[in-house]
Amino acid sequence: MGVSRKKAEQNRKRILDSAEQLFRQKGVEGVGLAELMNKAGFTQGGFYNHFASKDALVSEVLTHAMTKGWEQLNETLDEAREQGDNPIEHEVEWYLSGRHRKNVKGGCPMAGFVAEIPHLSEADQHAYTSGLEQTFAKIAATLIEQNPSLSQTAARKSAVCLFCRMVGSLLLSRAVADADPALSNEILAAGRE
Amino acid sequence: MGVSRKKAEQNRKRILDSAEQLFRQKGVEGVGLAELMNKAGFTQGGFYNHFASKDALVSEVLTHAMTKGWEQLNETLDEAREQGDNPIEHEVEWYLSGRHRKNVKGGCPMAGFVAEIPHLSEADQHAYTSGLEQTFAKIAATLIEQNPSLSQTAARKSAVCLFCRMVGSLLLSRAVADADPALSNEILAAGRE
DNA sequence: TGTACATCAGTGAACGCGCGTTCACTGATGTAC
DNA sequence: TGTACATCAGTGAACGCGCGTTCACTGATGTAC
Repeated sequence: MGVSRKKAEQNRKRILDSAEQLFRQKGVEGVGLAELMNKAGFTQGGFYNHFASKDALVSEVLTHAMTKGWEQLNETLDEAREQGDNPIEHEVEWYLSGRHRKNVKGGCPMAGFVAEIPHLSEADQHAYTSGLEQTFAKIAATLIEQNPSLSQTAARKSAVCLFCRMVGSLLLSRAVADADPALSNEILAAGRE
Repeated sequence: MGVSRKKAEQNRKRILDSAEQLFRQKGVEGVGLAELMNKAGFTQGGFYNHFASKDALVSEVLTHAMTKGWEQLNETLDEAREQGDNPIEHEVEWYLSGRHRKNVKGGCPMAGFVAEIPHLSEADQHAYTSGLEQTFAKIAATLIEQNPSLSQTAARKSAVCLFCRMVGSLLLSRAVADADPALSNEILAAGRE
C-alpha cells in the first residue's frame, strides 16, 4: 500500500500488542494469524513482512511482556516508596486486586504465560526463567531494605515463597472468577494477608 | 472388529487415560483426536463410538481427573494419620516433591488444568470450582483437627493461603524445570517450609 | 529541485496440511427363536 | 442347544474448514542522479 518506515514500525508494534492480548486471553495455540492480524487492523498476508514465523512472534511477545512486567514491578515499588507505603505490601495489594485479576490481557507475565512455557522453545523458557529469577532477587532485596536485620537466605526464601503464593492466588482466582465470584474474591483476600 | 461389551468398556477407559495424559502434557488445544486415539491403540474413526465430541471427552477427562485428585488428597491425609505424621505437612511434602513436579501427566488436577479452565465450558468451570472448594474445605478441616483451638475463619484463611502457595510453587517450578533445575528445586524447597 | 527507479509494507488469493467430524463397511458378540 | 439375525466397536477413507505459510501484485515512500 506504500507506507512510511515510521508508520510501518508503528504497525509492527500494533501487531505485537494485539498478539500479546490474544495470546494471554486464549493461549498461543488458540489464536490464528488471521485473527491476530485482523485485530491489529491488517490482512493476513502482511504478517511475514514483520515476523519470520508465528514462533518468532511468540518469542518477541514473551520477551516484550517480561520486560514490561519487570518495569511495572519497579514502578510499583518506587511508587510505594514515594508515598511512604511499605513497597512489598503495596505490590501484593495491587497483584491480588480485582483489577489485576480482570486484566487478563495484561498484568504479570509470569502468571499469564506460566502454562505456555513448557510448550515453547528453549530460548523462550530461558527468557521466562531469567525474568522469574530477577523478580525473586528484587523482592528479596526489597524485603531486606524494609528489614535490614533479615539474612540473605531468609529474605530469599521469603521472596520465593511470597511470589509463589501471589501467582497461585491470582491463577486460582482467575480460574473460578466466572463460576464462583465470591470464592474468587475470597482467594484474593486470603492471599493479601 | 467385533469386541465384547466388557472389552469395549476397557477400551473407552484407555482412551480417557491417554487423553488425560496428553491434555496435561500438551494442553487440550495441542492434542488432536488422531494422536490421542493412536496413543490409546486405535484408529481415529472409532472415537465417536465412545464420545459425542472432543468437548465431551474434555469434560469427562476433567471430572475424572478432579475425582482422582480428591481421592488422592484423602488417601495422602489418611496415610499420614496412620503413620502418626502431621497430615498437612505430609501432603505438602508430597505436593512439593520432585516426584510430583515430574508427574506432569498426572498429579494435582487443580494445578494441571488451571490454565485451561477459562477456555472450557461453563459446566467444566463449575466442576473445577467445586473441586477447589472441596479441597479448601478439606484442608481447613484438617488444620482444625490438628489444632482444635483454631477458629473456622482462621483455618479457612490458612487453608486457602496454603493451597495457593502449593499450586503457585508447583507451577513455577515446573515452568523452569528444564531451563534452570536448581531454581526449580529452590522453589519447591522454599514452598515446603 | 525534479525526475526515474528501487524498495518494501500491505493486499488478497492460493498452497499443503492436520484438524474435528462423518460415513460405508467389517465381523465378532449378543439376542431371539 | 443350535441357528439366524441384529448389534455395534473398530477400520480407514473422506468431508469441509481453518491453520501457518507463500506468492504475485500494488503503489506510496525513499533514493540516486
